[in-house]
Amino acid sequence: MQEDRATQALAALSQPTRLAVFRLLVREGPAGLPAGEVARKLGVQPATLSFHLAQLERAGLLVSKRQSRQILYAADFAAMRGLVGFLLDDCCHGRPEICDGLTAGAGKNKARRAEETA
Amino acid sequence: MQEDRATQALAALSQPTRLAVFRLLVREGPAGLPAGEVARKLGVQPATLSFHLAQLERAGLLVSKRQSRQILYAADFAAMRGLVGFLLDDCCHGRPEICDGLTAGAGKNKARRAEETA
DNA sequence: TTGATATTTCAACGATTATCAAAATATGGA
DNA sequence: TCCATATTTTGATAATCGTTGAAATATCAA
Repeated sequence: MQEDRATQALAALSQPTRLAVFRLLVREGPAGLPAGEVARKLGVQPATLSFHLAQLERAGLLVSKRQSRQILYAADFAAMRGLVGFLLDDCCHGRPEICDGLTAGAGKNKARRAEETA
Repeated sequence: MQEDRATQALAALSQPTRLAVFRLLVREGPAGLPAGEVARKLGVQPATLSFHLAQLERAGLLVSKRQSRQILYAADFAAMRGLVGFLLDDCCHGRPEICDGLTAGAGKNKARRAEETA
């Protein structure tokens, strides 16, 4: 991940609707959701959502795949990994105790959710 | 971390100069740097940098402390932790194998970079 | 083909943003 | 006090952004 790629990704995420879209698709997993369902779930007009989906895809955070009449959008987890890594690169000049736990919150509800569905 | 706080933080990071400032201060660690030195290191005019530092601080990503004539700015690592956690919250509905590696080894990115280019 | 569904593109508007020069504020030292 | 240093604030300008309705494109089914 290079600086301008990271800036693009962050700019894409720095808007409430797009942030909600991305987090929804992160939660949804690699299968993704059709654009229309994202619009319905978030209460956004199709034209507006299309604009935001395009921005997120252009920023490399989403991938899309047409399936019949619908277009499925899914989060690009590799890109997410790259972005987080870029932000924390060379964190604290090799003093890991300062950064430890920086990412401990990721998927913090995994355990609870696993219990619920068990 | 709530949605509008996260949006603010991402908006603050979504600008090349501010992203460079933040990453510089992440590398620098909790001691931080005086505004003037940040400006010199990044080749940004003091007035412009002051504007960006204020935005980053208002977004909760930096903390500042006056020390004699200088004002020291440092990354707020707790905020960073919160932001990353928010982005990855409920990642993949409890299927951790999808998100695995998303956050592993912050600050030890030489290995990850090797993976990326592989 | 015709019609219905799903999504995108277009055009236009108001709002926000980054940048710089110049002036203002705050601190420390002579 | 007066002066130099460090940083911020102000005012102005040009560029970008988010939203919407309307029109366009793509797909499927009858």
